[in-house]
Amino acid sequence: MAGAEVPDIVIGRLPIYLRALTLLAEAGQEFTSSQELGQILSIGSAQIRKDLSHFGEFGKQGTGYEVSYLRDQISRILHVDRDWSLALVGFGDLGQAIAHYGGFSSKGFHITAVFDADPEVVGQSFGDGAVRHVDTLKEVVSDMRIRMAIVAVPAAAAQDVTDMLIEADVKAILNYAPITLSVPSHVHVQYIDPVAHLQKMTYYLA
Amino acid sequence: MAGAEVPDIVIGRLPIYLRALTLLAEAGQEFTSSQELGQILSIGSAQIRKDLSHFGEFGKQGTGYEVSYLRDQISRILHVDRDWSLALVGFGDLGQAIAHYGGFSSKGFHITAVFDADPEVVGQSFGDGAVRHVDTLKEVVSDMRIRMAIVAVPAAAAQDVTDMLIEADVKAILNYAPITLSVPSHVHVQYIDPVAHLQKMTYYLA
DNA sequence: ACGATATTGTGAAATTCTTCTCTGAAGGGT
DNA sequence: ACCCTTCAGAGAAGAATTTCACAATATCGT
Repeated sequence: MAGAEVPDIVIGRLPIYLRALTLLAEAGQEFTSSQELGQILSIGSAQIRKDLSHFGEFGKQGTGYEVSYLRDQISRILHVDRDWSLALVGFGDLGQAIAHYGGFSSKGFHITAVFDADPEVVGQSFGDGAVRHVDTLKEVVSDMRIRMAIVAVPAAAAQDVTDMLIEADVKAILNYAPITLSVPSHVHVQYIDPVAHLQKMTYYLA
Repeated sequence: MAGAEVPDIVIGRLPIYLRALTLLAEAGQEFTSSQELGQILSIGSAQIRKDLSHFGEFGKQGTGYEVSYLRDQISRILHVDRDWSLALVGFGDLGQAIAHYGGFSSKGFHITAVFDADPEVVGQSFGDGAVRHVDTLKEVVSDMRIRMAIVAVPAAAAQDVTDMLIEADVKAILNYAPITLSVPSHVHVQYIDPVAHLQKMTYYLA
């Protein structure tokens, strides 16, 4: 069944599967089934099988899936079997929290360049290097061939920053600013907006 | 068309519409159209009209929507025309960043109780009050009648914390831990997992 | 060796979600 | 007044996604 274009919504579930498989592997479990995975993730087992079938056959009838094999295969499919460099734009409270967060580098995502517009902030150290002025963004990101970025600037500045990133040939943006970014179709954007999540839930709290 | 159950996916878009309308209102614009909103949000205009039609009729043919009226209506639908109290569990790096973040309270979400398991952390002040021990969670959250919570503890502790929250009658959880929570169907959970977003995007960076 | 049980991969069916298209209404210009 | 343009709402059509159901196959115990 491999070959045709895989729906975006399926790609979105692969990291979740990966998470569960990593958990099982750490617990020392050797085999699992679509049913067990479904239970862990509160998802139907048929959906998991269907999703995986887009990429090939990874299981064995009667036995299920070998945990570490399936984990490695999904890692490969997602291209997370290698490390990625990230640019971080915005070193305010949020940006600092992101830079400080250990969860990225443990999964192979390394923040290798940080930018800010505030002269007070430029020059501060953030681990490896120092915060650079946002005016140098295009040159630095291009030269370092960074293809992913995190936007953590105020909403009013987010589109400008995004335009710079695109000029620097960045292809994927994780945006923390509460605004929909306008990007060409070859650039991918993901949004993180905790307030939107909360507002969605209050609907159900009648 | 109001009456039938509104799809969850539609509810999920309302906060986005609200964001755009607030922006337009702040810019002083009085009227807008589904077409303009669609352009701002990179969404089809038909989808916006269809979504809104689940709740009633808010626009005028030929004229479009009155920005502040539609904003108020969506606020009302989402129940964000009032304030909400939140409990925050976990006061590590992430929890502190969340507690410190101004974006919640400016939208009416107030963190009114904070819990942690670490004796070093318990007792620290976080603005209004002090961090409490997680053992007091059930009692405090029940007494304060808090119905929403943010989970910002390590993955290994997240399910336990969640169970306590549910016992305390919390109905909505915003979970930052990279694990799928098991909850009864009357409890709503939203997930924030930046790594999963990045992993999804690397798929496209072949 | 064989029956009982578990579990995948998949075509088909069912459901959900999005987009199209058209009707009717509102407003502006002449 | 009348025409022209704009635009919401909604039914119908189309597309996408999820779920069902089953044949095929692997393992285990006897």
